[in-house]
Amino acid sequence: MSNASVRAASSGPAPVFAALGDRTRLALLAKLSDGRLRSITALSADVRLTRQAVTKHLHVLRAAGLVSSVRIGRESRFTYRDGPIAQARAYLDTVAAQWDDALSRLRTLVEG
Amino acid sequence: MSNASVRAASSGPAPVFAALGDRTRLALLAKLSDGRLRSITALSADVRLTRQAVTKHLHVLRAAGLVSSVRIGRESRFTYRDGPIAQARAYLDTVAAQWDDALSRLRTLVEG
DNA sequence: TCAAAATGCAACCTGATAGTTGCATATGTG
DNA sequence: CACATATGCAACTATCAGGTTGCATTTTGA
Repeated sequence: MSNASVRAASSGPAPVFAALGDRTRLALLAKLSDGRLRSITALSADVRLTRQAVTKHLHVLRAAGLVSSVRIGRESRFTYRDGPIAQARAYLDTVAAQWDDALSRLRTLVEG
Repeated sequence: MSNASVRAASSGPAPVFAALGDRTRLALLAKLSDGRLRSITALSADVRLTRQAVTKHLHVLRAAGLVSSVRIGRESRFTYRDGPIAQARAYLDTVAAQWDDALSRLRTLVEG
């Protein structure tokens, strides 16, 4: 188990949501979710930010376990990791489920 | 359509995720997702923070459209709103779907 | 070897966040 | 009315986040 995974698991879903709470990072993640590995310059291509800014965002994503990176020659390629997104989805599902239960209880109360 | 909803729709899911990216706010939202209305003091009860700190978090949640509030007498009651959570779930679903597609394409490529 | 490419690292600036304290205001109740 | 309760608002501090610039390091390839 990696360090990032341990931290993510021990501190709950909040850090994952925090990592998702930025336009740029969402865009990076959307690109990477096709499973391909991309270098930092490739990911910085059509973004209006500096390469270093993109690098920082990628490090945030990596700290949250949403991506991982490997060094290949002179470039480091980033790739999508599915785990945290699955966790986040599961969490939102529980919240939505409790809400749905509340709704149906209310409906029963009104109708019955 | 409310102002918060408009802003959330025009700026994408990032602000919603940002609002979710905090332990305290997640806890508040988890409580409220049972559909009941709660006053600020009620929500500040078992939290180790000041009432004002909780108030600020509630305002962040309200700005993201995740909760709404009504003034009843001397207290203002907060309640859960389902819309943004549904949007967030939908967004994560698209990301996960693209990832699944990438996986199955890879599988086909390897097997075929 | 030498130049270009890709990245890493550090300093720095600016604005936002999280939290506090203090006080003012509104409201329910004896 | 007087008092307790609930909230609102403002000021203030400290830390973090996003972004930039500048420079050092590693790697590729002619």
